[in-house]
Amino acid sequence: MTDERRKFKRESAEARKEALILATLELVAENGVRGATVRGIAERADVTQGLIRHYFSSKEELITAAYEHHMTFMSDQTFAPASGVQGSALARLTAFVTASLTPPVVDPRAIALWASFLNKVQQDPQMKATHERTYAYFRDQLQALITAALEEAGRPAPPARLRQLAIACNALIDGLWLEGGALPDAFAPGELEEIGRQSVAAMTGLNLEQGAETS
Amino acid sequence: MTDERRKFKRESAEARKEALILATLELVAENGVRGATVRGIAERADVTQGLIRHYFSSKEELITAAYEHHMTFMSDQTFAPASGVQGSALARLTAFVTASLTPPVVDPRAIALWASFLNKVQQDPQMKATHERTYAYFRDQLQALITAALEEAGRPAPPARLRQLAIACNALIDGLWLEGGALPDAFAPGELEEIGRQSVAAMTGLNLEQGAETS
DNA sequence: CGCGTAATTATGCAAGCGTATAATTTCTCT
DNA sequence: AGAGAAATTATACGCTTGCATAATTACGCG
Repeated sequence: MTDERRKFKRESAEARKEALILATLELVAENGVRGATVRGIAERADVTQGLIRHYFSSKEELITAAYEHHMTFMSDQTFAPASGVQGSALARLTAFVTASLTPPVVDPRAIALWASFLNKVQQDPQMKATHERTYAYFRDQLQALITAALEEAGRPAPPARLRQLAIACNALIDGLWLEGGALPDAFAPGELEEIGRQSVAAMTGLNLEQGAETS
Repeated sequence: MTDERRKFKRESAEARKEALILATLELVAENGVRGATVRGIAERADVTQGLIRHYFSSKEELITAAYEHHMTFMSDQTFAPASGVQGSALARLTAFVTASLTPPVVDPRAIALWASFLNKVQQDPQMKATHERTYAYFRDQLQALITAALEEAGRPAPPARLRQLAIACNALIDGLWLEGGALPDAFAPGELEEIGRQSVAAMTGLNLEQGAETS
């Protein structure tokens, strides 16, 4: 009954990679990119560190894969609800704002990941490209929704004005997202979304109402 | 002409501490807290690493001091312009919004520092206290300015409404601050402040105009 | 059922980390 | 000018890190 060699079970490459990526995201959120050590990740994923090198040629590659995974998840969670709405452009805009300010998009862990990755995103070209693509997509979608909703209301606006509105609404959503994630207990349930809808309404002159969902 | 012992000049404790803190902030902004190594900081401050231990009992203490220094700087830069305005509450609110969206408050390095420190801020009680104090002060000042400006305009609002307005305006400023710092070339000079003033105006119903400064 | 292959573990290495402490230099004071 | 004290440098230690490679185990396939 002394120290025996560790038992293990074989898993598919996809399952192992995903487990390693999820463990990586946990540790990056907790301790930053440099604090997420290969040994720590292996322990969290319940394997030994050597296995990481078997699936990822370096820690750098694992970090990049984890970032990509996270950004895809965030993007999906943000856009899925609005794309399910069949009604007016206004309803789609409302759903978009609401989804951006509701869990799991609003989440302390998402904020921590955003902050932890920022340095690396600005230095690594591949991560920078992923970031800018996701960000531009978000803002373009928002601007398109605002444009459509204004036209729908019979109040079209010139491109310069639409650009400013999109920047402002984007900033508002980002700021509320940040506050909600950083201080989860500072807001009552639904308060964040309500403030978001009211503020976007005030800035655009549109009337965003809740619960305009259609399946 | 071989390796001689390094020449040096004595400096005052305050000067050395400040130099070490500034070097620390540089490296933290570039590489994160864990990436800011004692050796790297010493090199950046043009001293040897042993000197750091002479002024700070640990790296932890140096990091904390650097964070405190940075937060004080940011707070000063944000509040100084508005406190110099003698005119109406509306003018002070305008100056406050403008200062929050102008360099050196809006700065890529400030964003990087904010992100780099976030993890440690959430774990270290002392840094957490510093952060929450600064943040609460910012939001309280903003809410007070909005309240005063609304009363001044003969349009007082109930506390719940004032709270929502402060949260929304705070989020907008945070978001614009983030975008301006993360994408410095995406905005024309003065554009960020203009969007900020217009959006706060739309949300509050007040008319924020530029250039209402009084010395 | 046993054999081969690939998944997984185990071990080791060189570099960098924060910290501790001894050796030396600079400056002030008389 | 010279001595004492403090600032600064130099060196070393133990630990952790990412990465490499050898040793073993699990499992599909004949």
